[in-house]
Amino acid sequence: MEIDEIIDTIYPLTSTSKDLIKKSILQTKLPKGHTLFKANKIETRIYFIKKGIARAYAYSEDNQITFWFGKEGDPIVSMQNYVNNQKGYEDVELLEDCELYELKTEKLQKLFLEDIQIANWGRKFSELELIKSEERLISLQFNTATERYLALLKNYPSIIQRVQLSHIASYLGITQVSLSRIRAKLK
Amino acid sequence: MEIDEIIDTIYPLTSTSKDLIKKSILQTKLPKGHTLFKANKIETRIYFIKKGIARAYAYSEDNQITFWFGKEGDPIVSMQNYVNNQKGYEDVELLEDCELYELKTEKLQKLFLEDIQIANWGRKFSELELIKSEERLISLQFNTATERYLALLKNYPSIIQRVQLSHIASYLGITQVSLSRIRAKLK
DNA sequence: GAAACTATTTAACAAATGATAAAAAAGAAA
DNA sequence: TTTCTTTTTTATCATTTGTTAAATAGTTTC
Repeated sequence: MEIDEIIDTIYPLTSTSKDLIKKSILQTKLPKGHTLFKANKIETRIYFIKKGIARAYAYSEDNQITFWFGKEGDPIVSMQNYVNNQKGYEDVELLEDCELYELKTEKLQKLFLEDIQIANWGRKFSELELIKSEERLISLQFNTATERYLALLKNYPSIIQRVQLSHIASYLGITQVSLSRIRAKLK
Repeated sequence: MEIDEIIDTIYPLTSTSKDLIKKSILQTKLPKGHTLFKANKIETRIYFIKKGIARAYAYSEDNQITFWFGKEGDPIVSMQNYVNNQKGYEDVELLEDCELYELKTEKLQKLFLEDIQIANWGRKFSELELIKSEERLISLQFNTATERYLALLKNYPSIIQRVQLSHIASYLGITQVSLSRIRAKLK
């Protein structure tokens, strides 16, 4: 997905303001398996996915638990870093070869203070992420594992081809064995 | 909690900008049991809690599931209404007699477009809510019901005096019977 | 204080999920 | 293809949680 579409989908900007953002954006290609963010590190960048797919995970005891997937058009942000300039608790790993748009947080923060349109773009960005987060929260709290699995398939059918089931299981809040049982029952 | 402190804790404003917000704010007192927001309705206001406590809940089949508590200093916002001008899925009910600061969403939206400081205040507001939402999500996905219960007690000890256990149970994602068992084991 | 109502706990059984190990299937590499 | 490695499924048993119903505790009302 092209950067113009990504920016405008969040909040449409005049070309002057959009150019101010775009001037700060670089493009990079990174291979499958690359770790984009490390837990307990200050991250100074955010990304948007042009092509590819990624996951964020953290450790609980010894095992990784995936709590976020990102695909074309999605932002990759460590929120603790972005909002509070604090170390995050998550690793972000690329699950395919990726093309990314890269943006220094510091530059964006500066633009927020200089350009009211960009400030409102940043506001909308967080509002939309907040809606997504609340939806996930409700789905975890209200629905059974089977319902969450079916909803994921419905919202994002191709995830099953692109991401291995162990990651999907932990994203759903269950073990891989349990997901396997759910899938067997649905047949 | 006073409105100046609530506003400044989110993002400190010059008095000029703060006054612009405060000019749009009314104070109301509403009794325990009052329903502030109704599901499937367009809500045109947001609130901040000066005094009291509230919960947001939605229905799953026939039973209410509480997914949010707010206390002194917290905002009361139906996010679907606030962000997308769409009907929300939640009722918000006051659990004590409350004193609230009331603000028309429309007026705030206007200020966002006119005052860059307020736009950044609104940005920060959503960022902070997003951090809270992500923390809850992680706690639901990573921790056991017992751990979530203990964490809630630690973060907010007095909740146990102010809110009945059936609401706390559904907030934790379990039944009241299950919470009762957890409490019995902890003794 | 007694009665009525609401909230919380306890009990018994069913269903779902976790943990561990082993088998089967799928994919990658030689 | 054949071998090796990784991923997914299946099986078994323990633990947790859900469901329903009844008992207890706590509040409110008269």
